[in-house]
Amino acid sequence: MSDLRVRFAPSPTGYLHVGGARTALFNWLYARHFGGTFILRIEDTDTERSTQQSVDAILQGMEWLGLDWDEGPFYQTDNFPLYKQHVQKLLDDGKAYRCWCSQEELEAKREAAMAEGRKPKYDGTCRHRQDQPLDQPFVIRFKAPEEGETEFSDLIKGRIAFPNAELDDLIISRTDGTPTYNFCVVIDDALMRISHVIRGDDHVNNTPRQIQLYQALGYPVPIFAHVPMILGSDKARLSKRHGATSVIAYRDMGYLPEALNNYLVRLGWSHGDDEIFSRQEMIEKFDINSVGRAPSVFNPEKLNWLNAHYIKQADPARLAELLKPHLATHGVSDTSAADLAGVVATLQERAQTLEEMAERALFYYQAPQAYDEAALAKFDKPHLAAVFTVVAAKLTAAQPADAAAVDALFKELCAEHSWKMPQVGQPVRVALSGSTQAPGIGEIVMALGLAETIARLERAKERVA
RNA sequence: GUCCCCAUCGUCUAGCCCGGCCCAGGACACCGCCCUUUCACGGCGGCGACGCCGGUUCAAAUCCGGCUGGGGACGCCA
Repeated sequence: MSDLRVRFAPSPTGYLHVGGARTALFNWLYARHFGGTFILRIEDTDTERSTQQSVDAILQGMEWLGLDWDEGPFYQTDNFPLYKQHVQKLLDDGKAYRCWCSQEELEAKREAAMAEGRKPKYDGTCRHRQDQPLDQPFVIRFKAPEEGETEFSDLIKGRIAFPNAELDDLIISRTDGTPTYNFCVVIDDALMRISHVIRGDDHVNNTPRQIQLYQALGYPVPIFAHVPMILGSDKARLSKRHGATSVIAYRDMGYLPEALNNYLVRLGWSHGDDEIFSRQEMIEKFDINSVGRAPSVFNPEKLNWLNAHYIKQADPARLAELLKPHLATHGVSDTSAADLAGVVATLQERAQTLEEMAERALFYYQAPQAYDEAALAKFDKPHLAAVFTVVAAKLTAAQPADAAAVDALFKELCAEHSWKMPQVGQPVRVALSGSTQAPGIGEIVMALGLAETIARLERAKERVA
């Protein structure tokens, strides 16, 4: 195993969304590609908003996508003593100071600065304060360098530099003594010996502050790679109003994990003109240098296409298991009437999601209550009755063993009665499924079984009589 | 407002680093045709982009500058 160590560090304040999932995937792929270590760390220092429920949801999402971690999950709340030691160290070294400015004061100063067109940064009031009223509430700020610039070479974006004058003295410890995000990440990444920090674009601005912290603490600075954001169709940051953003929601809508992974890996990353990647191919081909610098728009249509592709490829037995909950929501909990894997096989080329497949599979388990009257109206009643009678008789006599045999029977019977295929195909299809949109008749007959097929033909015959 | 980042078909993208092979390739979506017992699958074809303006060069999607547009950050959130 190499020294390469990466991490995915979500905050448990909600579900695992597709943006986070992609970040996790890129980290995972990078680690697997180089034989490194993938670490999962829960950033729960915001004790107000963090919930166990969110932790569970995130873990569930990761597991569903198959993003297994080598170490963790670690919780930052378990490291509070560690952070305190480091805060103290900075205080002792004169690299941090206590600040008694109230939130209201700061808020007012920010607004004033914005109004005047200045950057709303902390003005350093307490930086040189002499009295230390320790009985009054205070926060601890990092004493950031005021001149020069902080730069780094981003694996995706190249060189990025910030004038230090743009950065202010950030709070590293709150009034209640808990450490803040920017401080914790640095301590954790340093102590966990994270070599590459692959994270969302929205952290670019935090990077120079974190670099200054690494330097102040005497820790080596990791290599950064900032992945551009995922946007919604209106080019605004992807959010709920663009549709589902939760990974688990996609599972529940009937998407396969391999489809979501494949979609996500191609969002912002490419390998020539390749579109389909197996898990193994992703690992082999993934390369951080090929990640684009521009943000990308989430396109559900393409996800549908990939999902349809993987549904076609999937093992019917596996799909059958995954389909059950979807059938259940449509009132079908007993699937013993027709072989479910067989049913699935007839629908694999016709469904983009498992939910859609379930809807299309319903007729196998619920004999049609109504028929497509418009389709039936194209034929006169004697013809329909004749077709149903002849087909039922033929099926009974021949006992076909597979779909091809059934189809052969139909050709035979057309010849015998000088009917055109559509004249018998459509009525039978409607009799069996209720609709004209259905799998091939041979496939339906085999999945339904001869007895049920004939029963449905009889029922249809009574209806048209 | 300030700072940071970004800019090829509607969307995801190849090409850009190492200018000419690009009057720009692939994929999704859309349209048409074919296949066909329906619906699909599949096959074939079509529509469709280098944001704008300058510069460098024999030659620019590719290099440089400006503009415009978009995104992000500016929290005792992460």
